[in-house]
Amino acid sequence: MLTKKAYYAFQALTHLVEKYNEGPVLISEIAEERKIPLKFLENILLHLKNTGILDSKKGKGGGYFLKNSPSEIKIAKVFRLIDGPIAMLPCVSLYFYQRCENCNEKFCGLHDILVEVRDATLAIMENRTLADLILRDKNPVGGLVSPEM
Amino acid sequence: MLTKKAYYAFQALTHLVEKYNEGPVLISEIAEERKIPLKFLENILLHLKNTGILDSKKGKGGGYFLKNSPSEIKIAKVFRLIDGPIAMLPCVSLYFYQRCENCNEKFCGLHDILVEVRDATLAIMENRTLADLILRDKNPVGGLVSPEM
DNA sequence: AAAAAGTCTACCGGTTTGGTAGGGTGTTTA
DNA sequence: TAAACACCCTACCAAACCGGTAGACTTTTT
Repeated sequence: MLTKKAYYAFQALTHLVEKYNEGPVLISEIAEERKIPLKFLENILLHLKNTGILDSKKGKGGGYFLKNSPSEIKIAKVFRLIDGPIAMLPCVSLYFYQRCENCNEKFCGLHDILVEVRDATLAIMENRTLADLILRDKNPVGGLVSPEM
Repeated sequence: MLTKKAYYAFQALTHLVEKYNEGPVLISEIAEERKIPLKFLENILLHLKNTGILDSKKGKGGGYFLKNSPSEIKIAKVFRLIDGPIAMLPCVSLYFYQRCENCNEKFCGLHDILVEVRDATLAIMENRTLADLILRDKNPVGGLVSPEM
């Protein structure tokens, strides 16, 4: 499960994507609109800044904003920055790999299954970006093609 | 990430699958061979018994054993019994669903992505069973078909 | 200089995790 | 029938993590 920290991070990023190119956004605005505890959000945004996702401006007219285009930041990256490994065991992780002491990966059935899970998860998370977080109508009244038919 | 409890559970189950139809297996045997703290393992096996995966026999010649055939127990089930939800957010979970307060699922991009992740994960975990945990040779010297070619 | 707004350090209570201790209970066998 | 065997049950515990708070500090703008 995602931690609340990661959940809040994604909410805040969603907000910043919606306001992309509208200049810096106040922490307090995000906190209020997304119902995130202010001081907790401060930590999160600062962390996202220190890891290169966000940038900020102090003083009047300041706030936080995305450093790069939303479509350049993969969901997987954000996830790893906040919550760490995506894989379900260290011996299956690409970015946080650690050998497991008690089992031989070559003959561990669990290892196999969790590698599959990891790959299936990454196939999605590495191909979605912050741009995919924002509102799109999921049930358009008319279809895309031949809406009258 | 899996908790240690779940990891140990899968190790113990793997052991019991290997000894399936050889009668009850001692907790102490599993603990020793799989290097799992004995008293911790007791808890885990008892839990797996109480939830219907395992059965046990007391007294001399006793021990734990699988209640049903290994191929009848899905990996997803064991996972849920020990670690709970497979989904990454409560609002995306099938077995542990909870509405999220701050966002409208219909217009939440994160929700969409995590539903995809859930489905991809379940496609694997619901189609693998305890039988898939045991040793198979992953790199046979000869192929399955026309090994000489 | 004052106000605005992010930055930094520190702390803290509650829950979960990963165990440990020790006696209780049911079964088998000598 | 009693000893040995092996699981069962309750309770406890330390460390880590999670979610959040407090408050002073720095930088920027007006």
